[in-house]
Amino acid sequence: MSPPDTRDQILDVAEAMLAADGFAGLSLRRLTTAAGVNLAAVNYHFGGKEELVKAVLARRIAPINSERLSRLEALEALAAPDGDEPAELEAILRAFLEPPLRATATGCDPGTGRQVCRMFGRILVEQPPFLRDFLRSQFGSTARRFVDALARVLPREPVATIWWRLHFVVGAMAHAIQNATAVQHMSDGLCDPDDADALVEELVAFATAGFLAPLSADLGRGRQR
Amino acid sequence: MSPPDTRDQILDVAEAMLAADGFAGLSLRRLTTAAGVNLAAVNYHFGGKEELVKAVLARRIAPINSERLSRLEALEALAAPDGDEPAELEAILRAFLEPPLRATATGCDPGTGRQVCRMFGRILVEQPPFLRDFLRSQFGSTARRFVDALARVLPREPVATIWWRLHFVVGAMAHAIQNATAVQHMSDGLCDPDDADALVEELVAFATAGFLAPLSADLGRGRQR
DNA sequence: GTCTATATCCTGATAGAC
DNA sequence: GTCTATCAGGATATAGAC
Repeated sequence: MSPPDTRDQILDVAEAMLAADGFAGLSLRRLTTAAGVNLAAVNYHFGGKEELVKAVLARRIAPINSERLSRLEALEALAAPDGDEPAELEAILRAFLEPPLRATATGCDPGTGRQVCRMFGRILVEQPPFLRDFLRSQFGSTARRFVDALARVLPREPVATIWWRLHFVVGAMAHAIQNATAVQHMSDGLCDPDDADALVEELVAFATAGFLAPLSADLGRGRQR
Repeated sequence: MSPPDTRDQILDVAEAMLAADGFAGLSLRRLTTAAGVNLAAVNYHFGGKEELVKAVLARRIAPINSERLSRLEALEALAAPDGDEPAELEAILRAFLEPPLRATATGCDPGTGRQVCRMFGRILVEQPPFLRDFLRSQFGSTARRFVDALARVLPREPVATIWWRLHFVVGAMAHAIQNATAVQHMSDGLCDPDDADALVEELVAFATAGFLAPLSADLGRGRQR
């Protein structure tokens, strides 16, 4: 409605700087200078650096998680009791991965979407201590919801294995976003870090197959797949 | 040979602090105080904070990579031309993952090994800009060597896919090490972050299956596996 | 080689005028 | 709400005595 006020201006620039430099590299001086606002404005509007970062994150996490959950609910409403398990597994993982990888739910343009991606990559891997409880409160219930759905499709897997594997997927996603240029460099340009479609497909395929791995207890006794 | 001199003392304490707080959280003041050495000693022995960190990393990376490569060479010497592909794939991934996850090659006790793990988790996910070239020079040739081996076992996969998947595996490994307590918490204690054996097995199984995923080009045209 | 003392800079936060 | 000016503290790095 209103033109970008000081508060939104701070949030936007903070998001860009978090994406580029992470929390440790975010300086309120650089931030306020780049945003064209006064240094004291951050403390006035947010109360401090940590609260500012929480506000930046909360603005993006909420729509991503609600899109994840609405996709998951749509899947579960359609799923036949004897449906194709690998296909449903893939759909669940896609519901989990696509919203953050595309940041489509945030309603921002593609450029901003990539920036939101990189910000989450930084934050997820840095995990500053003061954000631990915040991140758990923001992601915990969604993660639990997806673990339940995955456990339903993979009834033979121990729940601990489901948790580990979802954790692996999150790590793969965060690392792929965060260090995309490293892949590009090491692969001599074969991997294009700006091709979000390719990354989504590669990651969904990898994650789906990973979740279908034989039970660890069966390792060494031959594979059944 | 000689008792731990100032230089080694600094390296040991720096390693512990990097594992706990990452590069941004490493203060030379805290470091030298805890190590019982003078603040100026860091600059005298290493030339600065960044060079100190490189020395800490290089001390551990070299043995890990040489163990990775010697395991890989042993595998390739034994591999039959028509060997069991999934089994060999798993062995290659195990050669890649076990040395850093156990830090066995460093010849240190288990406690130190876990610390080395956590340090690499931090550094791999933080990737401070000044370390980019250093990390590439340390890990690049080993990664290329493993990509070659993986491409031989998976001749139908595009090389770009191999690179993406190895990248996913590194991300999963780093995130699992770094945020192990988060898994433990969210899974209500089902996942034990201190059980290195369990983590290795979970990760190797997941990675092996992920690498065996159908070609992304075949997705949507039904699965062949 | 090791130490003290300090230089130089940057950080987040705040007091108080407007 | 927004500004200036400043505080108090931490950072790395270094000069120079021993």
